[in-house]
Amino acid sequence: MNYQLDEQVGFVLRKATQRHLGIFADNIPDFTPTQFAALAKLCELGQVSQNELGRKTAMDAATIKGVIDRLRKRDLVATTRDPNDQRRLFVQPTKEGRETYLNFEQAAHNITRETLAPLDATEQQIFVKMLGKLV
Amino acid sequence: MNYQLDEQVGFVLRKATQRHLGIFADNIPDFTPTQFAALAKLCELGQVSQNELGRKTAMDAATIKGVIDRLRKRDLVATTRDPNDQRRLFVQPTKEGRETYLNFEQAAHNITRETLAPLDATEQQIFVKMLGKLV
DNA sequence: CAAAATCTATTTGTATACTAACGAGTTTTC
DNA sequence: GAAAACTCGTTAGTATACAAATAGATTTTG
Repeated sequence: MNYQLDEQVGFVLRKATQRHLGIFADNIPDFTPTQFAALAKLCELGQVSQNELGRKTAMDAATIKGVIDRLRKRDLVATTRDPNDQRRLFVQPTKEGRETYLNFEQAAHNITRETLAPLDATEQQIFVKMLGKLV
Repeated sequence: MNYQLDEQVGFVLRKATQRHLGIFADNIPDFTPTQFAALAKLCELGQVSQNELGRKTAMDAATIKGVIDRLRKRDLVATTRDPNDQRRLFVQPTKEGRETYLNFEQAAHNITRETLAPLDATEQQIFVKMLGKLV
């Protein structure tokens, strides 16, 4: 059998994520990765319902709710009811939200670069491609 | 600039982890990955202090404490004071803990296999090797 | 059209994870 | 040998994540 924890994908995946989270926090201390993902996606889309934003950022309904709550508390996003569907809550970035996002866009690129830095250019391409298959 | 969330390593990494967590839950519903990691490492080492176990399983002191608390509540691990160092808390697997671990060892292997299934044998080797570099 | 099914957001509960601060015990250093 | 530095475990606080349950609103179906 010989189960070696340190060789299991899940374990290494978790450690790689931890390292990435550290790099993220160093480059963008103002946001968590999920918060930044939500804001970035929102700036890209302009206006979406809360749940749909969750789907596009890989967060379930309960998670995206908390994230939007925190971003709204900082006036980076605003919410309005969909007049055509009383269930839906539209979310939009505020002017401040858009500005803040743009201020960190370069830093976000650096995070990706730094995370992949241990691999050379060719390896990076292969790795990201393979990782994409595991989703 | 053109920041595409879906192309950032961190985001894909998170989605890959989510998929893996789902596979884990399907195969071993009795444990979370961290709980199983702690139990597995403990069965491998026999006896270690709580904090050292945390280091070997990539959990900080606060996290490993909660994990050990939950495993102890289920009588899968036991703790004793180190007589030579009053600060240290030794942790050992109980008989039941060892048995439970062995019962799931095969399932744990299956989790790794299933997680990597989208890649062929050669790709799997390369991927795990590259992932290891990102830690 | 009415019942069933679906979708929306919310709430509650559990489990990571990290930071920061703490008290108590142990080593190191001068 | 006393002060400084470090280590150990704990606690409190914040932020993901997911499951399950709920309440309303909307769509689909028979």
